[in-house]
Amino acid sequence: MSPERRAATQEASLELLAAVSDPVRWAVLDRLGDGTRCVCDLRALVPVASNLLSYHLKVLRDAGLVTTARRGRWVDYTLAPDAHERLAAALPTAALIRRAAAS
Amino acid sequence: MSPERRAATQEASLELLAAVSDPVRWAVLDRLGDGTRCVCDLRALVPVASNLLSYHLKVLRDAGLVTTARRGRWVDYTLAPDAHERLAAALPTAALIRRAAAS
DNA sequence: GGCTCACTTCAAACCTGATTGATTCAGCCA
DNA sequence: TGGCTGAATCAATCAGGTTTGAAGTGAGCC
Repeated sequence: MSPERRAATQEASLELLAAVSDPVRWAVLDRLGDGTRCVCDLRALVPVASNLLSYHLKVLRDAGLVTTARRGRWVDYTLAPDAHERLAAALPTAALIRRAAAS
Repeated sequence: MSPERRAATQEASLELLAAVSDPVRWAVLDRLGDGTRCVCDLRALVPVASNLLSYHLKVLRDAGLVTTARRGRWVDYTLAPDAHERLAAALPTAALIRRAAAS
């Protein structure tokens, strides 16, 4: 792998991993694994100030790990379909697994 | 899942994820995927001050993601055999995958 | 022994990201 | 329209992990 490509892979991976290595965001993703939730529900499941929750939801949105849909005055958050796949691929040990699978 | 068990899972997971969501440590693990390396080699592959590298290696040691062996005046670092498995299980989306596999 | 090399540990400075409080926006209902 | 609620944004503060420079350890060489 070229140094440039390795660096690009690393940068993208770290962005994803940074998104999930926070207690609030980890909990949100964990809960979204059970299905779509509106912010009001998440607020009950993840007990933090709502503005703080909103901040972390934005980080997850920016990382492409969740999608949103407005429903009246509420906003529903859903886990992105490829969230786990992308996260697993972002692990620094992922290349090792790919090589093992190929052989 | 009980709230207590969920919290315990989260804490252990975050410890692991925090260990890999750092540029230096990500790069080290990535390189160790190619095989065992002494610190001197890692220093060439991951261009940071040696005391800083040593600090990050200690974090990886404490997380149980790497093992060490002294060879004369050198110290060899090796990726732990279960590193990828443990990291993948630490992702907040891992429970989702386990449920999907069970069905 | 004294010396160098490879690596580690320590304490302090630094800096990015999390948190807070206030404000703003968007939709609903009277 | 005005008031209310759910949600997002903004600027400022705070905290914890990263980084730095210096000192320390342990193994080999002369």
